[in-house]
Amino acid sequence: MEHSCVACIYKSKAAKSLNDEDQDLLSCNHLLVNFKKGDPVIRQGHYSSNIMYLRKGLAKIHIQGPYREQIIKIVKAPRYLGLPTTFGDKINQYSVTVIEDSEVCFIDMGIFQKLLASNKEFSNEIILNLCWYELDSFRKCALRTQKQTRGNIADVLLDFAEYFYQSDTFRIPISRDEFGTLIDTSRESVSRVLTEFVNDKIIRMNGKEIEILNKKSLKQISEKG
Amino acid sequence: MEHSCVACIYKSKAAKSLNDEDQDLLSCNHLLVNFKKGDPVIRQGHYSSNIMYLRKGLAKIHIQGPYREQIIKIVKAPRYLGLPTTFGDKINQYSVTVIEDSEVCFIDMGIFQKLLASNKEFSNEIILNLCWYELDSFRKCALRTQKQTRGNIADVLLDFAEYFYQSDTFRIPISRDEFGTLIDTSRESVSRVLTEFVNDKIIRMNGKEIEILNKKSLKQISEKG
DNA sequence: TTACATTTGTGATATATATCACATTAAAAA
DNA sequence: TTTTTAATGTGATATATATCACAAATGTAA
Repeated sequence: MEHSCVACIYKSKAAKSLNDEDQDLLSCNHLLVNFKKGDPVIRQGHYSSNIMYLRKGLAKIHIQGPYREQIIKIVKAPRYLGLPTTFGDKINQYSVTVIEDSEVCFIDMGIFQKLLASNKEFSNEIILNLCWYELDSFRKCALRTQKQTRGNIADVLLDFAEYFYQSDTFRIPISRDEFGTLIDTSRESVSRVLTEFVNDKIIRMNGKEIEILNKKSLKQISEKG
Repeated sequence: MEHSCVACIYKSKAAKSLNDEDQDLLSCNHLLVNFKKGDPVIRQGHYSSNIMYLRKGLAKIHIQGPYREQIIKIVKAPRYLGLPTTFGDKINQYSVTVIEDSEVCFIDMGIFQKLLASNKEFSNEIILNLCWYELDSFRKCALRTQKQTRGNIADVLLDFAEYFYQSDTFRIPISRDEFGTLIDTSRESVSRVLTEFVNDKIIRMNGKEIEILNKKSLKQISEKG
């Protein structure tokens, strides 16, 4: 399914910096694909020669650890996927799986590099993105390991409410088990803390449906523990 | 102290891709500074308008967490420092401190961006570096949290021996306390595990001096725990 | 050298949370 | 629908490791 980049409403900031001619080049060399919740976009260990652009939806970045699969982070559109992998090594070093119905553009790697080489603003924007990603990794790494489970769970809930869904009512797009691997804890502990939050009237919960009732408390828990 | 980049033996792969003219431009716009062990190169919260290039030595990247200062990782020359910070935000988002006498080139940010804009190979090399850094973060994040203390300590020792010093005899450049913040454990636990390794004849130890006696065991511990 | 501060080692104890076990519920398949 | 499979909740127990306390050693300044 070919698609005009010039007219795309989900265009990345990097793509906006391209002139119409280069955007047409991009249009002719990319493929827009619809993914259903649970579909893998990038598979660790597989070969890849594309840059992916998550233009709509939500995805998890996960990696095979020594014992279990671990979710590194959850990311939302708009965002490029697979930059580290495709540049450094054609073999994917991690997996990306969509956790909500999503739309992904597959961009030919050769074209992408051509655009990088011929367009300062584009390449500058991509570098900027990579820098943000690394900073984000640093912070996540430091925060997660210093907080205990309650604090980390509060963090994730706040992330969903304020960043991913921008609403105090939302449906958690991952299972308790995945929730656990995201914050390095067991699914049982996630359950226990969530019911604890319900008892403390901090959230209302019905399965995966969450409503945040007391954001102030949640923020306190996020900061203090 | 100005310095010729053309003749520099510590030149980065990115800098090597520049023609002599651009390398001279770099020569005229950078400052080579000697740092003593313990000296800060980048300070979290401070303003910065330079890209740093660690051309010789060893440094720790650390960040202020909610409770304590945490070492994200230890890096060795040759390596650029401060890319994420200086591009994304002029305020440093993390600290870098030299843990051995080191040499650092301070490169003017404007010049650096000019080189990025005018030189495909240079910018490609920098992008490649950023990609590696992020992959490294992903892996560290997954490995550290899934292993327990013995495994993480084995990992760090192996890192020193095989990557940083390339010798089975070396002097740990950080205190037990720092060692703890690097692998998210307490200084006491580091002490305990290290003496355990001595008792098991896996290492010989005299204060910060380490000799690895049984690398095979160490690798087993690294993998299994 | 002595005096003082910092780092390190090690035992005892407390505690957060992993793990196990099983019941319950929800989702998917037949 | 019924049957099967997967996800979730919750109590009991085990355990790795944090924390506390203090001694010993090492480094640093006077």
